[in-house]
Amino acid sequence: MGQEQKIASAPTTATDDKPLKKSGYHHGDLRAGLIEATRRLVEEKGPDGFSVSDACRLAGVSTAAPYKHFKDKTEMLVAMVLEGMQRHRAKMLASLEGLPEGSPDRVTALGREYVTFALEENGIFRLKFGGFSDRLDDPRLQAAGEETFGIVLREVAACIGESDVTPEVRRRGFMLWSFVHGLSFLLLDKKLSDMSGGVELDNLLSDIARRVLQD
Amino acid sequence: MGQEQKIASAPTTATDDKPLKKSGYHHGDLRAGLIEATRRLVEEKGPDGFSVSDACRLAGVSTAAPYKHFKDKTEMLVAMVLEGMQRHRAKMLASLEGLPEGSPDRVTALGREYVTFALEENGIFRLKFGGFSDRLDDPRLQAAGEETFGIVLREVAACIGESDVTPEVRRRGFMLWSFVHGLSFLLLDKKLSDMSGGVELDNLLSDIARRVLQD
DNA sequence: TGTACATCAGTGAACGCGCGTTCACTGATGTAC
DNA sequence: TGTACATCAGTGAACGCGCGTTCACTGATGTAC
Repeated sequence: MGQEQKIASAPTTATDDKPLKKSGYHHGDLRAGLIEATRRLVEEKGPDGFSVSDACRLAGVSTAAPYKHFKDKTEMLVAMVLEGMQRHRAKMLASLEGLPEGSPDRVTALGREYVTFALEENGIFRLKFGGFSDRLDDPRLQAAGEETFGIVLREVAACIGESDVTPEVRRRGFMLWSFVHGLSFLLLDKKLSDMSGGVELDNLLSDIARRVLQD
Repeated sequence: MGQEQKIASAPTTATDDKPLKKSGYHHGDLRAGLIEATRRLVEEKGPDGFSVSDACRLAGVSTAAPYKHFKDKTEMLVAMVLEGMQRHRAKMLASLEGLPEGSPDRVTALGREYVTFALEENGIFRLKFGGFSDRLDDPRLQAAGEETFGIVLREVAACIGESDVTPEVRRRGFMLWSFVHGLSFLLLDKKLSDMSGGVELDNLLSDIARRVLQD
């Protein structure tokens, strides 16, 4: 609360993480700066508490500046969610590394990554699934979602001994998705107060994977 | 769209479903009328699209009228959600009638009722679980939720042969809740386009109940 | 049954606010010569 | 290397809008006599 830290402006320091131009007038990469501001604000205030004005304040630019980079507010949100989904997919793929092909542990790992992302990137998760998707129905978002689901389907197929994505594979995959999706929401809403730490979560995830993947 | 039908005003007809006073000045039961208007609008425009002004327009009263019945906007929403949850609970209990005690069919029936409610009362569901609960954190809502979950736990206990709500019962109940909760969201978001009609849904629900309740 | 009156559910106008977006502009930048 | 210039990312002021809420008020109602 109180004074917010401006994002990626740092007009006096020439050396920074990202190469930013020195000027205070030109931002350097305002598009990325606004996406990051959007992400933080949606995280902090929720999808409905977000405003373009707030994002401008946080990024340290005038309220007209975003319209040089985005058509409107919705496009800012879509850009932010897309960027988040790409990170999500990368983390899911990374979680599979080192785990043997066809092992249910791979499915569990994907589930854990899903729940973790929902909890850590709360804002993106709610934006994508909290009923704002009507206004955010961008084909790129849909495509990104299907691609991510494809990762799960491949693992499910391997686990139940199918070489292809059969209807049964889709069915099992959808069961698993439903489960981790609901689990994410319930954890976010603090409906499982007595679930402490990651051990119980792992336990629950592998138990469900076992039950859904068996016979 | 276009001209909205005013709710429960009908100043000329004396005979109506609910006994309303004849006057156009006094509403009769404005509290109920506003709750109904709130419900319809949240349904139609989503939780974030709802405004007190809209509800007043729909109920056919001035924008100051609600403040004779509700402290503020949040209290209107809470009242509406509470009323919806009571209906939800009643429907869940009704769905159990005629099914033999201890049968997994009872769990399946509760699950179907959960999903059906989420789809039919979309607005309430999203309000309660879409990330607005921070602003809606009313103890009465929490209590109502726990009571409903209690219904499920009782059935789960009967199915797995426990006479009490043990930690294992809670664990299985929570798995089931996660599943139907996620399923509801995914169906709402149209993530399962190829799932047609109620037959497939029943199938999925009983399959999951079987998997979660077994050994 | 008829009248006086307290009650309080409704009115309608107004408020201050923050929003999304637009506009003509300005000044830093990179490039052609 | 130095200069002229086109580009376009930013400014800052303004707009119209609908919002939630307050205010003094009004008039229909139910009740006491």
